[in-house]
Amino acid sequence: MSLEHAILGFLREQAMSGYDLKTLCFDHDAAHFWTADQAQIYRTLERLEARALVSSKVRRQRSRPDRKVYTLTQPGAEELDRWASTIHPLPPLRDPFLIQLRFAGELSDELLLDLLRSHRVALQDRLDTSRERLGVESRGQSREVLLHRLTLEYTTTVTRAAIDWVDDSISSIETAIEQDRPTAAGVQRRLFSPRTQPKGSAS
Amino acid sequence: MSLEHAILGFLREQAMSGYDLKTLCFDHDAAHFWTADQAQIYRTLERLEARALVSSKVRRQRSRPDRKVYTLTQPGAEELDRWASTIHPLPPLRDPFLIQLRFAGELSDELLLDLLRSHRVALQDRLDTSRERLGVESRGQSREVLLHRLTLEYTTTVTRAAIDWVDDSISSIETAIEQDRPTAAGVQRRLFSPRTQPKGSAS
DNA sequence: CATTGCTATATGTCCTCACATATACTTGTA
DNA sequence: TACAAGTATATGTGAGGACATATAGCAATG
Repeated sequence: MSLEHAILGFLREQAMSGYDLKTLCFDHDAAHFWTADQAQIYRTLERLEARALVSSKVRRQRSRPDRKVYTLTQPGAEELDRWASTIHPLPPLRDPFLIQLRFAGELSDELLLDLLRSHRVALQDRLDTSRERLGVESRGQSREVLLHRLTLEYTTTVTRAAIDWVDDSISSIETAIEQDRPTAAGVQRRLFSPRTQPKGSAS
Repeated sequence: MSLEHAILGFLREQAMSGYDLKTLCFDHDAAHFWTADQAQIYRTLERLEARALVSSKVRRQRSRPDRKVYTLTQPGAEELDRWASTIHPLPPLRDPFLIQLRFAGELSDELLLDLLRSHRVALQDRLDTSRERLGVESRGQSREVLLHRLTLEYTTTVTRAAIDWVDDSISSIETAIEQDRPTAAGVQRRLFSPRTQPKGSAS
Protein backbone atom coordinates (compact mmCIF):
# COMPACT_ATOMS: atom_id res chain seq x y z
CA MET A 1 0.00 0.00 0.00
CA SER A 2 1.28 3.46 -0.92
CA LEU A 3 0.25 5.20 2.28
CA GLU A 4 2.00 2.61 4.42
CA HIS A 5 5.25 3.15 2.59
CA ALA A 6 4.93 6.90 2.62
CA ILE A 7 4.64 6.72 6.40
CA LEU A 8 7.62 4.40 6.65
CA GLY A 9 9.53 6.86 4.48
CA PHE A 10 8.73 9.85 6.65
CA LEU A 11 9.57 7.91 9.80
CA ARG A 12 12.93 6.96 8.32
CA GLU A 13 13.76 10.64 8.10
CA GLN A 14 12.51 11.39 11.58
CA ALA A 15 10.67 9.64 14.42
CA MET A 16 7.27 11.28 14.82
CA SER A 17 3.76 11.07 16.21
CA GLY A 18 0.68 10.54 14.09
CA TYR A 19 -0.19 14.15 14.62
CA ASP A 20 3.17 15.25 13.22
CA LEU A 21 2.78 12.98 10.21
CA LYS A 22 -0.55 14.59 9.45
CA THR A 23 0.29 18.24 10.06
CA LEU A 24 3.93 18.34 9.03
CA CYS A 25 4.18 15.65 6.36
CA PHE A 26 0.89 14.93 4.62
CA ASP A 27 -0.49 18.45 4.85
CA HIS A 28 2.71 20.01 3.52
CA ASP A 29 5.61 17.94 2.25
CA ALA A 30 3.52 15.31 0.47
CA ALA A 31 0.43 17.42 -0.17
CA HIS A 32 1.21 17.76 -3.87
CA PHE A 33 1.32 14.01 -4.55
CA TRP A 34 -0.51 12.21 -1.76
CA THR A 35 -3.09 13.18 0.78
CA ALA A 36 -4.29 11.27 3.81
CA ASP A 37 -6.74 12.12 6.50
CA GLN A 38 -5.99 11.80 10.19
CA ALA A 39 -8.05 8.68 10.85
CA GLN A 40 -6.30 6.88 8.03
CA ILE A 41 -2.85 7.79 9.33
CA TYR A 42 -3.60 6.64 12.87
CA ARG A 43 -5.08 3.35 11.76
CA THR A 44 -2.21 2.72 9.37
CA LEU A 45 0.26 3.34 12.19
CA GLU A 46 -1.57 0.75 14.29
CA ARG A 47 -1.30 -1.78 11.49
CA LEU A 48 2.38 -1.03 10.93
CA GLU A 49 3.08 -1.46 14.62
CA ALA A 50 1.18 -4.76 14.69
CA ARG A 51 3.49 -5.92 11.89
CA ALA A 52 6.51 -4.62 13.82
CA LEU A 53 7.54 -2.28 11.01
CA VAL A 54 7.39 0.63 13.43
CA SER A 55 7.56 0.85 17.21
CA SER A 56 6.07 3.45 19.51
CA LYS A 57 6.67 4.92 22.89
CA VAL A 58 4.47 7.38 24.72
CA ARG A 59 6.13 10.63 25.69
CA ARG A 60 4.40 12.44 28.46
CA GLN A 61 4.13 16.21 28.11
CA ARG A 62 3.11 18.69 30.74
CA SER A 63 0.39 21.02 29.58
CA ARG A 64 -0.16 18.94 26.46
CA PRO A 65 -1.76 15.57 25.64
CA ASP A 66 0.66 12.65 25.56
CA ARG A 67 2.48 12.04 22.30
CA LYS A 68 2.87 8.56 20.84
CA VAL A 69 6.15 8.77 18.98
CA TYR A 70 6.71 6.18 16.25
CA THR A 71 10.14 4.97 15.17
CA LEU A 72 11.04 2.96 12.09
CA THR A 73 12.30 -0.53 13.00
CA GLN A 74 14.89 -2.56 11.11
CA PRO A 75 12.21 -4.73 9.42
CA GLY A 76 10.39 -1.51 8.56
CA ALA A 77 13.47 -0.08 6.88
CA GLU A 78 13.95 -3.30 4.95
CA GLU A 79 10.35 -3.32 3.81
CA LEU A 80 10.67 0.28 2.67
CA ASP A 81 13.81 -0.45 0.67
CA ARG A 82 12.25 -3.53 -0.85
CA TRP A 83 9.16 -1.60 -1.93
CA ALA A 84 11.13 1.41 -3.14
CA SER A 85 13.28 -0.75 -5.40
CA THR A 86 10.35 -2.65 -6.91
CA ILE A 87 8.93 -1.66 -10.30
CA HIS A 88 5.21 -1.17 -9.86
CA PRO A 89 2.73 -1.15 -12.75
CA LEU A 90 1.51 2.27 -13.83
CA PRO A 91 -2.01 2.73 -12.45
CA PRO A 92 -4.62 3.77 -15.02
CA LEU A 93 -5.46 7.46 -15.37
CA ARG A 94 -8.60 8.42 -13.51
CA ASP A 95 -9.91 11.93 -13.97
CA PRO A 96 -13.48 12.91 -13.15
CA PHE A 97 -13.15 16.12 -15.16
CA LEU A 98 -12.69 14.08 -18.32
CA ILE A 99 -15.91 12.19 -17.64
CA GLN A 100 -17.62 15.52 -17.30
CA LEU A 101 -16.14 16.81 -20.51
CA ARG A 102 -16.81 13.60 -22.39
CA PHE A 103 -20.52 13.89 -21.58
CA ALA A 104 -20.90 17.65 -21.82
CA GLY A 105 -22.57 17.27 -25.21
CA GLU A 106 -25.94 18.57 -24.07
CA LEU A 107 -24.57 21.66 -22.34
CA SER A 108 -24.82 25.09 -23.89
CA ASP A 109 -21.68 26.47 -25.49
CA GLU A 110 -21.28 29.06 -22.76
CA LEU A 111 -21.66 26.55 -19.93
CA LEU A 112 -19.12 24.28 -21.54
CA LEU A 113 -16.61 27.11 -21.87
CA ASP A 114 -17.27 28.20 -18.29
CA LEU A 115 -16.50 24.69 -17.12
CA LEU A 116 -13.16 24.74 -18.89
CA ARG A 117 -12.33 28.22 -17.63
CA SER A 118 -13.08 27.20 -14.04
CA HIS A 119 -10.93 24.15 -14.47
CA ARG A 120 -8.15 26.37 -15.71
CA VAL A 121 -8.39 28.57 -12.63
CA ALA A 122 -8.07 25.56 -10.34
CA LEU A 123 -5.09 24.25 -12.28
CA GLN A 124 -3.43 27.66 -12.26
CA ASP A 125 -3.81 27.76 -8.50
CA ARG A 126 -2.14 24.38 -8.21
CA LEU A 127 0.65 25.54 -10.50
CA ASP A 128 1.25 28.71 -8.48
CA THR A 129 1.42 26.73 -5.26
CA SER A 130 3.91 24.19 -6.55
CA ARG A 131 6.07 26.86 -8.18
CA GLU A 132 6.18 28.78 -4.95
CA ARG A 133 7.22 25.66 -3.06
CA LEU A 134 9.87 24.94 -5.68
CA GLY A 135 11.40 28.32 -5.02
CA VAL A 136 11.35 27.98 -1.25
CA GLU A 137 11.96 24.34 -0.42
CA SER A 138 14.41 23.20 -3.03
CA ARG A 139 17.61 24.80 -1.86
CA GLY A 140 20.39 22.35 -1.22
CA GLN A 141 22.15 19.57 -3.09
CA SER A 142 21.57 16.47 -0.97
CA ARG A 143 19.98 13.45 -2.57
CA GLU A 144 16.84 13.88 -0.45
CA VAL A 145 16.38 17.49 -1.46
CA LEU A 146 16.94 16.65 -5.11
CA LEU A 147 14.32 13.89 -5.02
CA HIS A 148 11.89 16.17 -3.25
CA ARG A 149 12.52 18.84 -5.88
CA LEU A 150 11.84 16.34 -8.65
CA THR A 151 8.42 15.53 -7.21
CA LEU A 152 7.58 19.22 -7.13
CA GLU A 153 8.80 19.63 -10.68
CA TYR A 154 6.53 16.80 -11.70
CA THR A 155 3.53 18.69 -10.40
CA THR A 156 4.52 21.93 -12.12
CA THR A 157 5.35 20.23 -15.42
CA VAL A 158 2.20 18.16 -15.61
CA THR A 159 -0.04 20.96 -14.37
CA ARG A 160 1.47 23.37 -16.88
CA ALA A 161 0.68 20.83 -19.61
CA ALA A 162 -2.88 20.46 -18.37
CA ILE A 163 -3.34 24.23 -18.53
CA ASP A 164 -2.04 24.29 -22.09
CA TRP A 165 -4.50 21.56 -22.92
CA VAL A 166 -7.37 23.57 -21.44
CA ASP A 167 -6.35 26.59 -23.50
CA ASP A 168 -6.18 24.54 -26.68
CA SER A 169 -9.52 22.94 -25.87
CA ILE A 170 -11.16 26.31 -25.38
CA SER A 171 -9.80 27.40 -28.75
CA SER A 172 -11.02 24.24 -30.45
CA ILE A 173 -14.49 24.69 -29.04
CA GLU A 174 -14.63 28.37 -29.94
CA THR A 175 -13.59 27.52 -33.48
CA ALA A 176 -16.27 24.85 -33.69
CA ILE A 177 -18.88 27.29 -32.41
CA GLU A 178 -17.72 29.84 -34.95
CA GLN A 179 -18.04 27.36 -37.79
CA ASP A 180 -21.43 26.35 -36.48
CA ARG A 181 -22.79 29.91 -36.71
CA PRO A 182 -24.96 30.90 -39.61
CA THR A 183 -22.74 32.18 -42.42
CA ALA A 184 -23.39 35.34 -44.38
CA ALA A 185 -25.99 33.46 -46.36
CA GLY A 186 -27.75 32.52 -43.12
CA VAL A 187 -27.14 28.82 -43.67
CA GLN A 188 -26.22 26.63 -40.73
CA ARG A 189 -23.17 24.84 -41.98
CA ARG A 190 -22.70 22.38 -39.18
CA LEU A 191 -24.76 21.33 -36.21
CA PHE A 192 -22.43 22.01 -33.34
CA SER A 193 -24.93 23.35 -30.89
CA PRO A 194 -26.34 20.83 -28.44
CA ARG A 195 -29.55 19.06 -29.26
CA THR A 196 -31.45 20.95 -26.60
CA GLN A 197 -30.75 24.23 -28.40
CA PRO A 198 -33.13 25.41 -31.11
CA LYS A 199 -32.29 23.53 -34.24
CA GLY A 200 -33.79 25.51 -37.06
CA SER A 201 -36.15 28.44 -37.25
CA ALA A 202 -38.78 27.08 -34.89
CA SER A 203 -40.11 28.76 -31.73
CA MET B 1 -20.17 9.73 -7.99
CA SER B 2 -18.15 9.79 -11.19
CA LEU B 3 -18.84 6.22 -12.25
CA GLU B 4 -22.59 6.70 -11.91
CA HIS B 5 -22.52 9.67 -14.20
CA ALA B 6 -20.22 8.02 -16.70
CA ILE B 7 -22.76 5.20 -16.97
CA LEU B 8 -25.62 7.68 -17.35
CA GLY B 9 -23.59 9.37 -20.07
CA PHE B 10 -22.99 6.21 -22.02
CA LEU B 11 -26.63 5.18 -21.70
CA ARG B 12 -27.71 8.56 -23.03
CA GLU B 13 -25.80 7.78 -26.21
CA GLN B 14 -27.17 4.25 -26.47
CA ALA B 15 -29.25 1.82 -24.41
CA MET B 16 -27.03 -1.05 -23.36
CA SER B 17 -26.49 -4.00 -21.06
CA GLY B 18 -23.96 -4.08 -18.24
CA TYR B 19 -21.85 -6.36 -20.36
CA ASP B 20 -21.81 -3.84 -23.20
CA LEU B 21 -20.89 -1.03 -20.82
CA LYS B 22 -17.93 -3.03 -19.61
CA THR B 23 -16.62 -4.40 -22.89
CA LEU B 24 -17.52 -1.57 -25.27
CA CYS B 25 -17.38 1.53 -23.08
CA PHE B 26 -15.11 1.15 -20.06
CA ASP B 27 -12.61 -1.18 -21.70
CA HIS B 28 -12.26 1.03 -24.75
CA ASP B 29 -13.91 4.43 -25.03
CA ALA B 30 -13.26 5.50 -21.44
CA ALA B 31 -10.21 3.35 -20.75
CA HIS B 32 -7.86 6.35 -20.94
CA PHE B 33 -9.62 8.34 -18.23
CA TRP B 34 -11.72 5.97 -16.13
CA THR B 35 -11.71 2.26 -15.52
CA ALA B 36 -14.32 0.12 -13.80
CA ASP B 37 -14.55 -3.56 -13.19
CA GLN B 38 -17.56 -5.63 -14.06
CA ALA B 39 -18.87 -6.09 -10.53
CA GLN B 40 -18.79 -2.37 -9.97
CA ILE B 41 -20.74 -1.65 -13.15
CA TYR B 42 -23.45 -4.17 -12.38
CA ARG B 43 -23.92 -2.96 -8.84
CA THR B 44 -23.96 0.65 -9.94
CA LEU B 45 -26.65 -0.16 -12.51
CA GLU B 46 -28.74 -1.74 -9.73
CA ARG B 47 -28.42 1.40 -7.65
CA LEU B 48 -29.26 3.65 -10.58
CA GLU B 49 -32.35 1.57 -11.33
CA ALA B 50 -33.42 1.69 -7.68
CA ARG B 51 -33.24 5.48 -7.96
CA ALA B 52 -35.17 5.35 -11.25
CA LEU B 53 -32.38 7.08 -13.16
CA VAL B 54 -32.28 4.13 -15.55
CA SER B 55 -34.81 1.42 -16.42
CA SER B 56 -34.17 -2.09 -17.65
CA LYS B 57 -35.89 -4.76 -19.65
CA VAL B 58 -34.71 -8.27 -20.20
CA ARG B 59 -34.26 -9.25 -23.83
CA ARG B 60 -34.33 -12.98 -24.36
CA GLN B 61 -31.82 -14.34 -26.86
CA ARG B 62 -31.74 -17.80 -28.35
CA SER B 63 -28.37 -19.45 -28.01
CA ARG B 64 -27.17 -16.71 -25.63
CA PRO B 65 -27.82 -15.72 -22.02
CA ASP B 66 -30.52 -13.11 -21.54
CA ARG B 67 -29.49 -9.49 -21.82
CA LYS B 68 -30.68 -6.86 -19.38
CA VAL B 69 -30.78 -3.72 -21.46
CA TYR B 70 -30.67 -0.43 -19.55
CA THR B 71 -32.21 2.78 -20.82
CA LEU B 72 -31.71 6.30 -19.49
CA THR B 73 -34.90 7.72 -17.97
CA GLN B 74 -35.97 11.36 -17.95
CA PRO B 75 -34.84 11.85 -14.31
CA GLY B 76 -31.58 10.18 -15.27
CA ALA B 77 -31.02 12.60 -18.12
CA GLU B 78 -31.79 15.52 -15.80
CA GLU B 79 -29.39 14.25 -13.17
CA LEU B 80 -26.70 13.87 -15.81
CA ASP B 81 -27.20 17.41 -17.09
CA ARG B 82 -27.23 18.78 -13.58
CA TRP B 83 -23.96 17.02 -12.72
CA ALA B 84 -22.32 17.86 -16.01
CA SER B 85 -23.01 21.57 -15.55
CA THR B 86 -21.74 21.70 -11.96
CA ILE B 87 -18.24 22.93 -11.18
CA HIS B 88 -16.55 20.27 -9.10
CA PRO B 89 -13.46 20.91 -6.99
CA LEU B 90 -10.19 19.65 -8.44
CA PRO B 91 -9.29 16.44 -6.61
CA PRO B 92 -5.76 16.37 -5.18
CA LEU B 93 -3.00 14.74 -7.20
CA ARG B 94 -2.27 11.20 -6.06
CA ASP B 95 0.64 9.41 -7.63
CA PRO B 96 2.29 6.38 -6.02
CA PHE B 97 5.36 6.77 -8.22
CA LEU B 98 6.10 10.10 -6.58
CA ILE B 99 6.02 8.47 -3.15
CA GLN B 100 8.49 5.96 -4.44
CA LEU B 101 10.75 8.62 -5.86
CA ARG B 102 10.44 10.82 -2.80
CA PHE B 103 11.76 7.98 -0.63
CA ALA B 104 14.28 6.49 -3.02
CA GLY B 105 17.09 8.11 -1.07
CA GLU B 106 18.60 4.83 0.09
CA LEU B 107 18.60 3.21 -3.34
CA SER B 108 21.76 2.86 -5.38
CA ASP B 109 22.21 5.29 -8.24
CA GLU B 110 21.69 2.55 -10.81
CA LEU B 111 18.49 1.26 -9.19
CA LEU B 112 17.11 4.78 -9.03
CA LEU B 113 17.84 5.37 -12.71
CA ASP B 114 16.34 1.99 -13.62
CA LEU B 115 13.17 2.94 -11.81
CA LEU B 116 12.87 6.13 -13.81
CA ARG B 117 13.64 4.36 -17.07
CA SER B 118 10.96 1.74 -16.42
CA HIS B 119 8.51 4.47 -15.60
CA ARG B 120 9.38 6.11 -18.89
CA VAL B 121 8.68 2.90 -20.80
CA ALA B 122 5.25 2.60 -19.21
CA LEU B 123 4.45 6.23 -19.99
CA GLN B 124 5.65 5.88 -23.57
CA ASP B 125 3.35 2.91 -23.98
CA ARG B 126 0.43 4.97 -22.72
CA LEU B 127 1.37 7.78 -25.09
CA ASP B 128 1.58 5.46 -28.09
CA THR B 129 -1.84 4.01 -27.28
CA SER B 130 -3.56 7.35 -26.95
CA ARG B 131 -1.90 8.74 -30.08
CA GLU B 132 -3.03 5.74 -32.04
CA ARG B 133 -6.58 6.19 -30.83
CA LEU B 134 -6.43 9.89 -31.67
CA GLY B 135 -5.59 8.99 -35.26
CA VAL B 136 -8.33 6.39 -35.58
CA GLU B 137 -11.30 7.55 -33.52
CA SER B 138 -11.28 11.30 -33.92
CA ARG B 139 -12.61 11.72 -37.42
CA GLY B 140 -15.74 13.82 -37.62
CA GLN B 141 -16.89 17.22 -36.51
CA SER B 142 -19.85 16.54 -34.24
CA ARG B 143 -19.78 17.94 -30.74
CA GLU B 144 -19.56 14.43 -29.27
CA VAL B 145 -16.58 13.50 -31.39
CA LEU B 146 -14.83 16.77 -30.58
CA LEU B 147 -15.30 16.24 -26.83
CA HIS B 148 -14.07 12.69 -27.11
CA ARG B 149 -11.03 13.92 -29.04
CA LEU B 150 -10.30 16.48 -26.34
CA THR B 151 -10.19 13.78 -23.68
CA LEU B 152 -7.73 11.80 -25.78
CA GLU B 153 -5.64 14.91 -26.34
CA TYR B 154 -5.55 15.41 -22.59
CA THR B 155 -3.97 12.02 -22.12
CA THR B 156 -1.39 12.57 -24.85
CA THR B 157 -0.51 16.08 -23.67
CA VAL B 158 -0.14 15.18 -20.03
CA THR B 159 1.66 11.92 -20.71
CA ARG B 160 4.06 13.67 -23.07
CA ALA B 161 4.79 16.16 -20.27
CA ALA B 162 5.36 13.35 -17.80
CA ILE B 163 7.86 11.74 -20.17
CA ASP B 164 9.70 15.04 -20.53
CA TRP B 165 9.82 15.25 -16.76
CA VAL B 166 11.28 11.76 -16.49
CA ASP B 167 13.95 12.66 -19.03
CA ASP B 168 14.84 15.84 -17.17
CA SER B 169 14.89 13.95 -13.88
CA ILE B 170 17.27 11.34 -15.27
CA SER B 171 19.56 14.13 -16.44
CA SER B 172 19.45 15.86 -13.07
CA ILE B 173 20.32 12.68 -11.26
CA GLU B 174 23.12 11.83 -13.66
CA THR B 175 24.55 15.29 -13.18
CA ALA B 176 24.35 14.93 -9.42
CA ILE B 177 26.10 11.56 -9.60
CA GLU B 178 28.76 13.08 -11.81
CA GLN B 179 29.38 15.88 -9.33
CA ASP B 180 29.45 13.37 -6.53
CA ARG B 181 32.28 11.36 -8.09
CA PRO B 182 35.77 11.82 -6.73
CA THR B 183 37.46 14.67 -8.55
CA ALA B 184 40.98 14.49 -9.99
CA ALA B 185 42.28 15.03 -6.47
CA GLY B 186 40.30 12.04 -5.26
CA VAL B 187 38.25 14.19 -2.93
CA GLN B 188 34.56 13.47 -2.54
CA ARG B 189 33.01 16.86 -3.10
CA ARG B 190 29.46 16.09 -2.18
CA LEU B 191 27.70 13.24 -0.50
CA PHE B 192 25.20 12.24 -3.13
CA SER B 193 25.45 8.50 -2.74
CA PRO B 194 22.94 6.94 -0.37
CA ARG B 195 23.89 6.45 3.23
CA THR B 196 24.13 2.69 2.85
CA GLN B 197 27.00 3.15 0.42
CA PRO B 198 30.54 3.34 1.77
CA LYS B 199 31.05 6.77 3.20
CA GLY B 200 34.78 7.20 3.51
CA SER B 201 37.66 4.74 3.38
CA ALA B 202 36.23 2.25 5.84
CA SER B 203 35.13 -1.26 4.92
C1' DC C 1 -16.00 33.80 32.90
C1' DA C 2 -17.18 31.70 28.53
C1' DT C 3 -15.86 30.45 24.15
C1' DT C 4 -12.83 29.30 20.75
C1' DG C 5 -8.67 27.16 19.10
C1' DC C 6 -4.70 24.14 19.46
C1' DT C 7 -2.54 19.71 20.59
C1' DA C 8 -3.32 14.80 20.39
C1' DT C 9 -5.42 10.26 19.87
C1' DA C 10 -9.32 7.16 18.91
C1' DT C 11 -13.62 5.13 16.98
C1' DG C 12 -17.79 4.52 14.00
C1' DT C 13 -19.53 4.26 9.61
C1' DC C 14 -20.13 4.48 4.84
C1' DC C 15 -18.53 4.55 0.04
C1' DT C 16 -15.77 3.11 -3.82
C1' DC C 17 -13.19 -0.05 -5.83
C1' DA C 18 -10.76 -4.48 -6.74
C1' DC C 19 -10.48 -9.34 -6.81
C1' DA C 20 -12.40 -13.78 -6.74
C1' DT C 21 -15.87 -16.91 -7.70
C1' DA C 22 -20.45 -18.89 -9.21
C1' DT C 23 -23.71 -19.92 -12.76
C1' DA C 24 -25.18 -21.23 -17.35
C1' DC C 25 -25.43 -21.88 -22.08
C1' DT C 26 -23.07 -21.94 -26.68
C1' DT C 27 -19.49 -22.15 -30.10
C1' DG C 28 -15.18 -23.47 -31.71
C1' DT C 29 -11.23 -26.38 -31.33
C1' DA C 30 -8.07 -30.31 -30.23
C1' DT D 1 -15.80 -35.95 -26.78
C1' DA D 2 -13.63 -33.05 -23.80
C1' DC D 3 -11.95 -28.50 -23.06
C1' DA D 4 -11.36 -23.77 -23.70
C1' DA D 5 -13.35 -19.40 -24.84
C1' DG D 6 -17.14 -16.18 -25.39
C1' DT D 7 -21.60 -14.16 -23.67
C1' DA D 8 -23.98 -12.53 -19.66
C1' DT D 9 -25.29 -11.62 -14.85
C1' DA D 10 -24.66 -12.01 -9.84
C1' DT D 11 -22.58 -12.32 -5.13
C1' DG D 12 -18.97 -12.42 -1.37
C1' DT D 13 -15.40 -10.11 0.71
C1' DG D 14 -11.83 -7.06 1.95
C1' DA D 15 -8.89 -3.07 1.39
C1' DG D 16 -8.44 1.81 1.15
C1' DG D 17 -10.21 6.03 1.88
C1' DA D 18 -13.45 10.04 3.46
C1' DC D 19 -16.20 12.20 6.85
C1' DA D 20 -17.95 12.79 11.37
C1' DT D 21 -17.59 12.67 16.09
C1' DA D 22 -15.64 11.82 20.85
C1' DT D 23 -12.41 12.90 24.40
C1' DA D 24 -9.48 15.95 27.00
C1' DG D 25 -6.52 19.39 28.70
C1' DC D 26 -4.39 23.86 28.01
C1' DA D 27 -3.89 28.63 26.08
C1' DA D 28 -5.58 32.73 24.38
C1' DT D 29 -9.22 35.88 23.48
C1' DG D 30 -13.38 38.50 24.30
